[in-house]
Parts: sequence; C-alpha cells; structure tokens
Amino acid sequence: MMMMVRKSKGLGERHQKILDFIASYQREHKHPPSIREIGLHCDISSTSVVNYYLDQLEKSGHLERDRKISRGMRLTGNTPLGDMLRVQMMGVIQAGEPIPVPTNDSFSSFTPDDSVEIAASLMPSKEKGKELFALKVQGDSMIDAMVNDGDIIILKPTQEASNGDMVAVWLSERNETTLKFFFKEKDKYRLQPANPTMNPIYIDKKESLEIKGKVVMVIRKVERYNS
Amino acid sequence: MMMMVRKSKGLGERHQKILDFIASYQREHKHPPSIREIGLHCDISSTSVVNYYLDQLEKSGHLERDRKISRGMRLTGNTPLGDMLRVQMMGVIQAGEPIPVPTNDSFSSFTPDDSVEIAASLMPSKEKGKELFALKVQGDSMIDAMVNDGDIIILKPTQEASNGDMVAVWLSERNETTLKFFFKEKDKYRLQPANPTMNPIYIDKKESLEIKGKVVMVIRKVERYNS
DNA sequence: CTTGACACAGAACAGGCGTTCGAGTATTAT
DNA sequence: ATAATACTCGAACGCCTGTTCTGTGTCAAG
Repeated sequence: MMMMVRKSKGLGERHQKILDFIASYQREHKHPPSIREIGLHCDISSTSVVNYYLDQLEKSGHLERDRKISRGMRLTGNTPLGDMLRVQMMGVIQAGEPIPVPTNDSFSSFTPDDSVEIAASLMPSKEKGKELFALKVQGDSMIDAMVNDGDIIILKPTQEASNGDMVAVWLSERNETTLKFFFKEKDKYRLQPANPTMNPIYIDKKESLEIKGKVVMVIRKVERYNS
Repeated sequence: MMMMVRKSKGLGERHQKILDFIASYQREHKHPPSIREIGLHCDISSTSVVNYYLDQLEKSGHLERDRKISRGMRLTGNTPLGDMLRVQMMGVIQAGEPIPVPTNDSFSSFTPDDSVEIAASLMPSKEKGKELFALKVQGDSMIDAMVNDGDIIILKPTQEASNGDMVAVWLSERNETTLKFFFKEKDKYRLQPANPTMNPIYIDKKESLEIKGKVVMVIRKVERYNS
C-alpha cells in the first residue's frame, strides 16, 4: 500500500529532502526550522518520523542537534550557516602535476581541517551551489595567472568553459597544468594569462586540453616575504 | 533603593551586557540564548525586562528578532557570528592617489553595503581584531604586487612595519601609491614586489615613505576576462 | 511462515518560551 | 509638587516544540 525506499545504506531521498529543506529554510529565515515545519514541507505527517530521520542524519554526521532545544539543529557539511559556505580542499595544484578534482563521493567525508570557509556575500552570484572545491597553489609557476605560491583558489568543477572564463586545465601532451583565461577560436584555443603584460599561448584543437574547473575566486593570505 | 543608569541616549550598561552575553552564548552553544537565559546571566529577574531591552536593541538596530520564535534573535553589527568578521570598505587604492584610511569614528556607521565579510577561519592568526579595513584595487598598476584590477585587499592600519611585511605605502614626493614587501636596510628602504621576477625599488631614508597599512589578505572574485 | 529490522502514523505529555498585564519605584521635566 | 517618563518585578497565559509510546504495514532472511 505504500512504498518505502532505501533501507539501510547511504542517504535516502527523504534524507536529502530534509537536508535541503533545512538549508533553504535557514537561508530564508536566518534560523533553523522546527520539527513540525520540516514534516510539513517534506510530506511527513508525524513529528516522530521527522525526529527519526533527524537522529539518523545526526549519526551519519550531516547534522548536529541540541536536544531539548527548540530548532536546535545545524548542518555540518557545506554551508554551516546560510551566510557562509564551506568548500573542500582537494589538494595542491602545481605546474607539472595533474589537478585533483572532487570525486562523486560528494558528501560523506568532510573533515573541517581540509576545508575552506567563505562568506557567502563574497561569492559571485549564483555559483553558491555547493559544487565548489578548493586547491592550494604550490610553486611560483602560476605567476602569469597572478597567482602566488600558497594562494588558495576556489573553483567550480566543469569540463566546459565559455570564452573569458578562467579555467584550470591539464595539457596531458605537455604534462602541464596551467591557469588561464579560456577562448575558443577558429581552429585553436587561446589561453590568455591574467597578467595583461604577458602573451597568450595557443593550443591546437587536435591537442588534448582537459578543463578541470572554472576559477571563481582567489584568496591569498599574505605572509612574510621569504627570501 | 536601587540605582538605574542611562536614561535615554545611547547604549546603557545593561544593553551592552546583554549584547555581550548573546555573543558569547552564541559562540559557545551555536545558537542564541532564550530570554530567561539572558535574564539569568545578566541579573535581570523578570523575562519582561529582558524583553523590554531586547525591543530597544532591536529598534536601535543592534539586534534582529523573530517574534514568537524560540531564541529568535541575532546580532547585526560586526561579527554577526563568532565565526565571521566584517571589515569596512574604505574606498579604492590606485597608483596616483593617496590611500584612504579608517578614521577614528571606529564604530557607528556600519552599512553592510560598504563592507566585506570574511570567514574568521581564513584570517591569519591574531589579526582578527576588528582593526581591519578593506580597499578595492583600481587599475592594473599593481600587477607587480600580484594584485589585479578589482581585487579586494584587507589590511591592518599601521604606520610601522617589520621586515617582510607587505605594506601599502604612499610616496608623497613621487605622488605614488604602491603595494610592496617592506625591508629596512642600512640607509634606505627596499620595496620588494610580490612577483619574484621583478626587481625591488629603493627609497632613500630621507625621502618620505608613509606606511598606511599592512596587507593581510587579498581576495579576488574572478570575473570574465575583458578584452 | 515466522521473525525481526525498518519505515511510518498518531496521539499525548511535559516543559520551554515568548508575550502580556497589572503594579510598583525611580528620574526628569513642568 | 505634579505629571510624565523610564525602569523593574512577578505571575499567568498559551502556544510551540521536542520527546515518547503504542500500533501498523513492508520486506527480506531463516
């Protein structure tokens, strides 16, 4: 008479729906929803069932709960609050090495240590989707992209880019990683350095060019000059 | 028999105490306190009095309240939460113009429009004091500092710098603003560009060199390449 | 078929919490 | 002095909300 999905493993449709609702509610109201509000918007007619799922989400680490306290819950994964988002630090990007990209594990592992928090107000427009990841720049090889050793770059995973986007690309034939503005021209790609005093490089369309992500932000913690 | 202070103008001792308590409670519990909890820790025996002050704080803009909702309040001023800080955007920095610096008005004006929010976790160590300000870079004149047109730089106001600090300086005799790493040498100052491929410039100690601030962070929202 | 974990409903309980009201006291203005 | 204003208390009301308990239908394993 009624169907139930997802017995044990992983996140069910219901779980995801609740998670999403909490996030959107929080964004809109600046505070978490009550159990009953969750039930109402997620088509759950009993508070005990919502509580049931909340408990599971807490055990799986997606949620923190303050027992006995009204609306005492908060998401732990991305966007701890509506006004801040947390992106996963996937690793380092450097000239001669491939670019680490997020796997489809999506959620699960979220060690706060390996993540970067960013105020949502800083985020350009609609990129706020949680589909973001971070890389730490290693080496001075990307100074032509106006990016220093130690800088953190935030990017959106994608395989395609529009003209003018800054992309992180892997040139497998040259065994080279680079950060450039991307332009598709007649029979070649133009990779334009961010530094306007430097010249672009051209990649023939026959040559392999793997776009790994679109750069949306660069963050630099200015340390002491080391020399 | 009992004293009451601060009749009308400004923030009273009571107001400040409540504000402080909400902030500290929020930091510790990750959610706002209830009216009764505030009363308890601020020596107010009646919930109606707490409510009374909360209303005032709301009217004066220090607080937002969600009526009827348990613990429905949040601070609006700086550091809306303990994990984020808001710095004032003082203006633009460009080659031929002096550097805008914060006046001693300190607080008062906090228009969210002219401010930048930063996750506290991004802030290098102890600079977190609210003595920070932001500038928007205008023009390509600072590419030698690895800073682009449109970048946002966060700095701590200071007139002195240690060797290796990146500083924003005004060279009044040259009518020039620049961003460089600062080194004091025998009888001159060495201003070292962040870009390691570029050469330093030297300023004789007789020449005027006004340090306006120490750069602690650079943030770049990557837009489309315009050309 | 039986058993047991799993998913869900519904109702009831109890405490948390914002709100409101009546009343009393101190300060300042008139 | 008198009135108006600012501040404080205590208690009661009633909704909001998390918790808990009992019961039902589903599904897979034994």
